[in-house]
Amino acid sequence: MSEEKKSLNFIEQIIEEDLANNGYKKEELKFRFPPEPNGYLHIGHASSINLNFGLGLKYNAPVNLRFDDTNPIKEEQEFVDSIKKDVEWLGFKWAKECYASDYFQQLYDWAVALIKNGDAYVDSQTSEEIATQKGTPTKHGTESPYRNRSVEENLSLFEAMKNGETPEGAHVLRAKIDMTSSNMLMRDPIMYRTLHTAHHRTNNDWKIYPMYDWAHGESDFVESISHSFCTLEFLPHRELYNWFVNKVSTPEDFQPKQREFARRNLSHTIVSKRKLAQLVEKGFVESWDDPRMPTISGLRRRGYTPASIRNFAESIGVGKRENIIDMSHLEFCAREDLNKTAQRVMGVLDPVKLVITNYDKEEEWLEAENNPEDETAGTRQIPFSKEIYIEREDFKESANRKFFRLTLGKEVRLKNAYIIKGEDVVKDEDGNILEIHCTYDPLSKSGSGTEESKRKVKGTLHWVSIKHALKADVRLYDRLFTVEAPDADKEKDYLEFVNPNSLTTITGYVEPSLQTSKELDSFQFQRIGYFCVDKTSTKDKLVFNRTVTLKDSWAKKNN
RNA sequence: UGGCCUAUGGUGUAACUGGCAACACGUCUGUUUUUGGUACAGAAGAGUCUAGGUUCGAGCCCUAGUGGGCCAACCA
Repeated sequence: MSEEKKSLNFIEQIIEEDLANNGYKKEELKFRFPPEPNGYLHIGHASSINLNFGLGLKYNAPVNLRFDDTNPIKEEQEFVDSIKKDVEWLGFKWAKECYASDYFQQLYDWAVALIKNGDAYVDSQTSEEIATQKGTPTKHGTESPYRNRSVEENLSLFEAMKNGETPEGAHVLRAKIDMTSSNMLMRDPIMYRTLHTAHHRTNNDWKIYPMYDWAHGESDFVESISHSFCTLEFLPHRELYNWFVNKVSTPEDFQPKQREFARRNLSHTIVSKRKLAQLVEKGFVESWDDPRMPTISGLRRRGYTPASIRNFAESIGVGKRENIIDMSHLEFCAREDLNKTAQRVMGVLDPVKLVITNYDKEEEWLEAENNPEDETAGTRQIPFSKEIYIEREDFKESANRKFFRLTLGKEVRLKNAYIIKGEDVVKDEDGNILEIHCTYDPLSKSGSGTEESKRKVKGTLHWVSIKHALKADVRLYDRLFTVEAPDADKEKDYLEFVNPNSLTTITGYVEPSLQTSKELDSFQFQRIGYFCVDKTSTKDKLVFNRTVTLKDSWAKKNN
């Protein structure tokens, strides 16, 4: 085995550099994945999860799962639960389950210290006044008239805020930094606001809640996180992050370090919690775990496997530039994994009846391979009889030799069964095909080893015995949006690009072995695609979701 | 009227300063095949946003320009 030299991404390079030249010890490495519990995780988060937990695996370092729960208005326990489920399902283990709310008291104590040092003050203006004074990116801000209140006054006001003695919106605690900074976040950012709202974990203990910037870096500091990775839009926050950490630590303390990477965008969909929530609320999809959603739960229900999502995240890497990853790459990852693991079965989605006129037996059971890619997968028995369904598009009365399927007068193989020959076709008065009549070669049985069975025929069709077949609801999914970047249009709202045909439900016929299939089982319907058993599926009413079609170079060439 | 980030085939990432810019997806050929799948073999496709500069030598460094992105929530 030659040692494959894999190049490092820029995040790994930062860590290697810290290890080699900045005095970091390997044992000091520690990461975290910090979701806000205000929605479901999506494919973009999968990248971040893979990055942080992947780093943990690579450096054998702990990774905390930390909920950034500083805004009680938006956050709920339901989301905490779904996030934990999704991270676990993806196959990762966190070292500690943490909450920013665990540090509310510590944060409060530090805030009091900042006030005492003259680094923070209570502002009693309206949010509009504060916003106006903040200036714009191109214009300096101006100082608040409350900026130089005495320490005593600040302390008593802050105490009153904490005790809920002041109304919401009356006061905020601000850091005293620099209203002329070119970085707007440094223009006396708000550290606390008054909110008389119950929190999903601290209930009514607190009447004031810390803002993101004040809570995040300090949480990293408390947990001794070495590297705090976030997306690029937080880059300007870095200066504030460092300012706050410096205020509560000494130079000897181990300081967490924030670095930023570009969030990943997927073509033909959106990765924004707010917009995904709208799709649910406005009924464009049924739920957060609708198989069309790019949420982890949606992808799971669609049939994506943890490995396929991890491979996807790993293969697209991390970078710092704007990007739109093509959906075909995600689909490739699904096929790649499912090809090795999904059991092959036969199902007919658009049936046409085929009668084998010279077949006299009542029925017979044939052996079928479960997965040619996996020798340990074994075989199963499938029923065959005189009347079967085949795919409507697999028959043409006559066609050129490019058509490898059934035509009149030509032979074709029925997968795992016999070679048949098209003889006749029965139509209604409108010319629609009602039945196809064929004859079969009794000596051509698959696997029998006879000369006849080894005969070369131009095509192989999948089929299902009519009297044994199970009816099933099959949901065919297409891209959720008709354009590559639905939220990139400055004129049009992304909702205008929702694909009206993203879901088609049909009734298909599948082989009886599927009777015992369970939720989340994945199958390859041979020659069609990968399908996953939906959570609504029952023994009496099977429901399958199409994960992705098989690659089809013939169909592609023909359209 | 500012600050910061960014710019490599269609897409996403690589490239120790110096052999004709690599890998994956996608596209196209062909071989095998009881899945027009898989596997295998191969091809096309960028000369690294532009202009200068440093250097014997630059995709990598510097400067300017241009394009894209981010920053004015008591959101994260």
